[in-house]
Amino acid sequence: MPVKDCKTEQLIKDTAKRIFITEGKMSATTQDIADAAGVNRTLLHYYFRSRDVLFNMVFKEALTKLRERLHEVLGSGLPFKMKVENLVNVFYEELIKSPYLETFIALHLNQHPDKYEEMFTGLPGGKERLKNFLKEIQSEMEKGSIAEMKPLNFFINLFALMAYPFVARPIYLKMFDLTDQGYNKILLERKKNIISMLFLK
Amino acid sequence: MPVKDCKTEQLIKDTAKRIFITEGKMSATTQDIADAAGVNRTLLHYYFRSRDVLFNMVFKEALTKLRERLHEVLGSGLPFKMKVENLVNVFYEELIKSPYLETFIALHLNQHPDKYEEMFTGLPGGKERLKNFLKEIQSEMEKGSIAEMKPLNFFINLFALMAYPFVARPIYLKMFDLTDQGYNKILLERKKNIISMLFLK
DNA sequence: CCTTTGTTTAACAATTTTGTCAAACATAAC
DNA sequence: GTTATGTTTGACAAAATTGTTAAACAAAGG
Repeated sequence: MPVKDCKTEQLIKDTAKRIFITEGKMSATTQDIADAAGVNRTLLHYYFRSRDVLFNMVFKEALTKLRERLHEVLGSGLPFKMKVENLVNVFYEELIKSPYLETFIALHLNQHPDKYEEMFTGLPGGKERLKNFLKEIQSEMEKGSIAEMKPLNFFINLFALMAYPFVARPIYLKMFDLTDQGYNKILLERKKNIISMLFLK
Repeated sequence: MPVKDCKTEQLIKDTAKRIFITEGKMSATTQDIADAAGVNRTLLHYYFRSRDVLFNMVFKEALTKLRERLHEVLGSGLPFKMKVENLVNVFYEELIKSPYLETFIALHLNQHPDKYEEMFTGLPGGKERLKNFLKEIQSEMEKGSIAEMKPLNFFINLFALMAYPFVARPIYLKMFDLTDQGYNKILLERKKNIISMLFLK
């Protein structure tokens, strides 16, 4: 008897991931995905039963991975500034692979408000690490290394500065006649920029 | 003979606008829109011929309005900091009505790279005002009122800090157990925060 | 070679979404 | 009231998308 061969299954999943969250084509059809993977569309149903199942699997896996990586950084016990620098590095690594993941999440949470409960409560201690990070932010303000504001605003600023440029790429390419390479260079330069925006030095 | 009565036409367009770019439901069907507007679906075709025409009309109108308002602020001749403050006010006003407009634009530019040429070259003098704004940013850096960086990065930071929190709202609601009202309050507080992030004072 | 198990395919069915049409309807002008 | 013009409706057709099935195929084990 032949051994299970999950090459094709994995190929389909990877392709779906690429189309949905790397290229941002969230309404790609099963045919689009099958074509991109170079397989018969029926295989998609054979391995995943329905488009919906595949879609949610891709969504869930990407979100879970991102959350785990951020969770780890938050719990790393490093000094605050290094922790933030790590956060930027890790988030950047994920954003390069999945620039549309956050948009994806936001739009879906918006349209299925209650559907994705477990994904946010999934990691034990997740909320605690978040709260703890907000406390660290608070105490850094008291130390004077970052500007005074609501800790949540510091948090939002951090993620805004990281995530937005990845999503808005097509706009800036058009607006300033940039090339993809030129924009990538700017994105990388921004890493330092983000830190210096957030810290008073 | 009866006079043309564009009430229904306008109702459909307004409803589509709300669903597409206020609520972010970009793949709403003609039936969804007709239901939300409380009219027969056929009317949508009667007035707009196809879903695609309606979709593009909504998209184009919202983008045109936003661009015109920003264009006006950029050309206002105000001192730099006041200009940026006005930009924040104007952009906020538009974002409150159309929080998903930028996502909408980014995703569509991404998927139809060449389709929306005129929309970006539309306003005469648009590119000039942009370039001029970048020069103003440059000269502010030399004056020392803002931190040193590539002017484009200052520009991206400004829009990141403004736009991202509107799109990411559903994420933060879940993540920090906030209410809509609570989040709105934070968004408003951010206006000042954004300015103080950008300026060295 | 035959069987078993898993893979792949094409043909088909079901569903969803979009688009069309002709007839009913409303109202203002005559 | 009749006519003309624009509006609204339901029934229908067309297209796109998803899902199912049975049969062909491939490879490993007996």
